[in-house]
Amino acid sequence: MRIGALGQATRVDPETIRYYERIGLLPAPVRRANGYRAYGPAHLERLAFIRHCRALDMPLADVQRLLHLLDHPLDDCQDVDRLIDTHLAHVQGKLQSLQALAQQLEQLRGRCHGQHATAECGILHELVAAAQGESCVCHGNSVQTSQKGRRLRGACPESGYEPE
Amino acid sequence: MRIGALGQATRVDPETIRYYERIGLLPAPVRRANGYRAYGPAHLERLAFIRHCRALDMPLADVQRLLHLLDHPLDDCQDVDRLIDTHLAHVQGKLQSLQALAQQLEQLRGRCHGQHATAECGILHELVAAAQGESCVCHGNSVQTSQKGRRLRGACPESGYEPE
DNA sequence: AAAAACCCTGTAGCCACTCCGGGGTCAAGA
DNA sequence: TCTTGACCCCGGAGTGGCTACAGGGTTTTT
Repeated sequence: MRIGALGQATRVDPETIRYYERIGLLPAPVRRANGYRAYGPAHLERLAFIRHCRALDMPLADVQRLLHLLDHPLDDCQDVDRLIDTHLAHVQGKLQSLQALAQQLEQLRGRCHGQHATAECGILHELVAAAQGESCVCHGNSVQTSQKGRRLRGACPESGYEPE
Repeated sequence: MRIGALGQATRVDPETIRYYERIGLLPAPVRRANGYRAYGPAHLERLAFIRHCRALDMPLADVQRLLHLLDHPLDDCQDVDRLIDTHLAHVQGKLQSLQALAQQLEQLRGRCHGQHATAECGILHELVAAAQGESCVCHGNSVQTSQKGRRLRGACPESGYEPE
């Protein structure tokens, strides 16, 4: 099968398939007389495996290692366990921070409803205040600037960007 | 203040500060006689704002837009609302898929405990089976390969990568 | 026969940094 | 005075995982 057919079967863009070949993830197939790549079922399976791992958000380096382990069935399986463990920990960490983030954003969103000028926008006010280190949940180790004001400078020329 | 002091105050790498200047996010400060950048409090505030937005995982393009709105306090605040809404939806979507992902990985992790050869590893078996489209939760629209076998080819030379 | 769809290679772009090389500047210590 | 080390400058390249060209050739369909 040609690259387009393989792409359709696995729902992978041919550009991506060539990319996988370039970085050594998918073995280079034989070529036909016209230079076209000719794939067999083994490529199809390997590519499907890669995409499944990617659907699990594994970095390609990890996929590479798993493929290597698949190719060497006598190796110790502990490597697989460790890899999955590490990846899982990574995902769980990301999940937690994303949950906190969503909460933050929802809170922020609640600050503004109506239509008015940005000068009165609760969201912008909150963002500026939080950046200036006042009582921000997500920003525990906060930055203390020299100003107590609630507005960023820059809007009026005389309060601009002069050195200290 | 010089770039190092600004970096310490905001916990931002000087390289990142220069990068923000290069892409037009932070105004270029005046220079001292020796060419060093000289920052004022306005830069400090603006940079803190940027970092707070980044801590909320906003793309720099969004931060740019918020800064623009801050600089134009009479603009309509609906733009801010829309921006936050869009970002929140994005984060919530990512959160959901990450939750599904963590569940998948936990399930996967449960497949293998002991130490044995990778040929018998439940995780690898599951990954290969799932890639081949058999009863995988995360992979609804699955790929059907031509083979029923549970192992990827490639380990033995005679079952390798021939074209179809 | 012409048009559309496919294939090839190589290169550049995306995001948000991060690192590197090769240099200049400046203050403190030996 | 010399040296060390910390800081600063700039431009360019690298990261991951693609995606999008540009500029050609081939195959299939109309």
